[in-house]
Amino acid sequence: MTTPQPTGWQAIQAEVLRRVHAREWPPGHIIPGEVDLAAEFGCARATVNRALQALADAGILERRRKAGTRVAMYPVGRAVLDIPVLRQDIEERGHVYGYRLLEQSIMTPDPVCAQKLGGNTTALHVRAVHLADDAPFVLEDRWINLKTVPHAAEQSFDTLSANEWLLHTVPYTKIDVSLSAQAASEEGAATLRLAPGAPVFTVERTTWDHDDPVTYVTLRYAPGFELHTQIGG
Amino acid sequence: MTTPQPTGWQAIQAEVLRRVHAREWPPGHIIPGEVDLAAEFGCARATVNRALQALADAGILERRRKAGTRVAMYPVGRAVLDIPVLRQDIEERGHVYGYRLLEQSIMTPDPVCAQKLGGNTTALHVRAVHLADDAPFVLEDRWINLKTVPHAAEQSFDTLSANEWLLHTVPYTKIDVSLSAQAASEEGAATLRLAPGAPVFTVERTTWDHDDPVTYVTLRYAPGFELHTQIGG
DNA sequence: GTTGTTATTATGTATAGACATAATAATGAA
DNA sequence: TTCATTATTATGTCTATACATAATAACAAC
Repeated sequence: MTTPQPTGWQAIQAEVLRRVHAREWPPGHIIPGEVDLAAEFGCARATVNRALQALADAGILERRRKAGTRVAMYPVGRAVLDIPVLRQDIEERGHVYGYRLLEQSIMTPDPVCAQKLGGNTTALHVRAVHLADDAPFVLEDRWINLKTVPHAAEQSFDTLSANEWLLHTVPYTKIDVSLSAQAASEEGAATLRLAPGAPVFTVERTTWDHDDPVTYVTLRYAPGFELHTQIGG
Repeated sequence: MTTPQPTGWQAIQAEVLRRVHAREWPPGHIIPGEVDLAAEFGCARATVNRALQALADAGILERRRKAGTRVAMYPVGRAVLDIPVLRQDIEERGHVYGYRLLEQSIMTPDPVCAQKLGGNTTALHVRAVHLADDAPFVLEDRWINLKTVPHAAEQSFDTLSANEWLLHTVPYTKIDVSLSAQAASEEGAATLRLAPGAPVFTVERTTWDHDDPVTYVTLRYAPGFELHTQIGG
């Protein structure tokens, strides 16, 4: 046996998953109730509940009170996309992490950023490169809301990245993430060492602490970058 | 009260989350054991367990037997990326869905695809466009492994997209997803109505049924496309 | 000091039983 | 027929208790 057989609620989860995958319970099918399954598997209802709950969290099943549990119509998937700290990300890829601050200044953000930061405010603008084995990996362009994080103004980000400083200093409750493909600007192209107009994988994040915008950051990845993830498995 | 106060285990989750966000329990901090928390909150240990478990699933907490529960060093985030069926995606954006088959033929895949499909095999090659309000939205380039899905050869994908047919017909257990920014090829540019070399948001997926490769698909999105998601909130 | 063995302990999981809740189905009144 | 009311029912959740398990800590032997 290469992988140990799961036991307990995970065994139930595996069996239910098998029936779904084997189309014994096709998409849209209403599966037996918890009591029936508990009887079949010879366990308590709570154990079945745990298993089905987990599958519902994963988007495989849809559960509604009274209506019962059904196999999701489009059991497509819910990819869990881990967004690690850049340093960690680079080191996990087996490279030496490097960091270089390009610019740090207090200024009035342009209208687009101002809107992301929630109206008129002064902001700290930080631009930096994250290096993998001395090659530019990510270009970070960040605005920090000084109304929400006033003490960021006294901080210098020449050795410690704003990324990590914020993470360990400023509370947040919500992050909006947006992924896109964009054409490299003149300036960005130079920093990332590629041709202007070249495709750049871009991640934009807006971070909030409840209703207060904390920071708005654009990460531009070096060419060849791919974000991998998995559904199921 | 705009949002109803959570009760039960969700209330506990909320309170723990508050302490984490408020830095009462900073990253790396070991929080009290389940028995202590249960005593503090006046509930059963199982209820605390449910709450902490959920937070551990979300990547906020790290739990290890005997060692206890600690706040994650990098409470970064785990974005849940829903990958819907294209039709559904387009309709949810408020557009009229359209579909046009470009090509369907049985052929030997090129080396790259052959590798993704697990060695030498014949494959069904399907190319199609998915339209939003008659404008090209996604270019689908798909290879279906005929060794795993032989009856795909008799299927015609001129009205029903391979996407939906596969989803409702062929079982799968695992999907590898890769997101990247790529330059538009001559041909792809023409179909998506953009300049060659323009940045194209690209999603590559390989689908498996256990160890059998089912299909390998490349989705090229029209310019301006953004994939949104949220952490926390 | 190092290694191997044995508590100790916090989480992991299972149990039966109970009540809550939401949504459907059945029933009755207008 | 149509609408409002009231069962009914499957899931949601909590409780208390018990045992399993993994990892640390304490201790013993070498």
